[in-house]
Amino acid sequence: MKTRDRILQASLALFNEEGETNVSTVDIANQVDISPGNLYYHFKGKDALIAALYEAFEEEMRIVLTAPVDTPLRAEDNWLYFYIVFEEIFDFRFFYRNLTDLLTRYPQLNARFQDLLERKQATCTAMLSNLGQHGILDMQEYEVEQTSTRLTMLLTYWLNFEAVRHPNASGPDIIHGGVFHVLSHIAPYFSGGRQVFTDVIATLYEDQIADAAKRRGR
Amino acid sequence: MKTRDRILQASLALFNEEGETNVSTVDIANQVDISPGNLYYHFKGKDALIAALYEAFEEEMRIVLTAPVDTPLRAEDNWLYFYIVFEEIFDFRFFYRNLTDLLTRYPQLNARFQDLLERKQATCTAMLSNLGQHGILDMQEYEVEQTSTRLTMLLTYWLNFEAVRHPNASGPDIIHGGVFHVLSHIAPYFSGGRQVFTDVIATLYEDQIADAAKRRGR
DNA sequence: GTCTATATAGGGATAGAC
DNA sequence: GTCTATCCCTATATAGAC
Repeated sequence: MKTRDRILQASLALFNEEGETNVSTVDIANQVDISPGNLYYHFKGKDALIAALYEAFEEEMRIVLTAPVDTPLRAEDNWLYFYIVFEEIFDFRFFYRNLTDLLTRYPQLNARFQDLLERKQATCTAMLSNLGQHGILDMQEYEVEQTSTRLTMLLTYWLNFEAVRHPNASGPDIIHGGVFHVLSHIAPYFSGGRQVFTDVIATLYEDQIADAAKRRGR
Repeated sequence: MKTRDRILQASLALFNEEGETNVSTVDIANQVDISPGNLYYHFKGKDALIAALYEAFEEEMRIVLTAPVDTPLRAEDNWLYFYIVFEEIFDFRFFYRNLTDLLTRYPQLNARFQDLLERKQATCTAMLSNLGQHGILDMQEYEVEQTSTRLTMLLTYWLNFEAVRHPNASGPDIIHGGVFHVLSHIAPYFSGGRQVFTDVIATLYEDQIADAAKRRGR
């Protein structure tokens, strides 16, 4: 692998693990087993490094978020879709770990991150509206709007919240909990009543059990 | 005012404004118009300063959070109560601004902050249960539990979320939005249907208009 | 209690040889 | 592309005079 890519990979891992502020350029160089000087040959500084990582993150999120706005998902795929979004965020979770500070220290990211939040919310709105049109949910338009805002917040801060409450929880468990709360949040709006919520949750648990088995099998 | 208190006051203001990591001991000393050495006479270091501020915060929160668990509020007071909690958090918002990092840098706070989160959630649970017993809400026990978790998250991260989305919004506006979303979140569970939610919101707006008038009057 | 002066450490960043 | 050596700056923290 090219040095540049090894730097990116190592920084991402370290940032996610320790938090961006707690990782120095020397730490990264050590991890990649190159000299600090060499690191500065590939990236003009920490700013450039962060910027490159953000490019990668934004690109992936853009693709993920656009899909269901253009072509609505099948109803049963909506829940699985939230796993994908959470996993994407998890892979770049250092951006979210200290979001406010990070955005003040790298102000170029500010506008772009705000745009990303809006995309997230637009995607939630599109999904809920679509589920409403198919008679799966019973929501007024203003309820869709308000709920989307809160779902966006859940997507943005759930990992942080769980990191504080359960510092030793595993990534997959936290993500599963996030999806669970997305569903639990919109449960009262299911046209079919509580049974629908229970059924969907049961399916999710089956999926997770299958996933866990697959992981053990590896 | 005693120097020690002026230091505490100035640090809190600076931390809230700029973020704890972006404020040095020299900045604080300048603000209080004393020498850095003098600051270290009153506080052994930044840790001691943070610890003292946390004491003050925890004490106030403890009082606020205990009240409605011991003696249930009148139904109509529940919504105003959330203003109080949000305002308390707002006054010490630097703790929440980069919570994850702050807790890793000051690990003594970890256990205590987790405890605080549990108290918050217990208070939410007590309120929702109480409203259920009075027939105002129609919630199953497991719904109370799940909703409390999300309300706790809303209380914890709403200020951050809004700081990212609307960097120039005023404190009172953000707090008002937070209370609005608390209500909007439990709206589908109102026994009296949507009209109740609309009525409560209308009352909140009246209160806010009165508040704004009061502020202008000062 | 308060000041001035200073020690110490760490992180970001560059110069120049190889 | 990569390394070594080094500089600069900032922040925390201490020593000792007043």
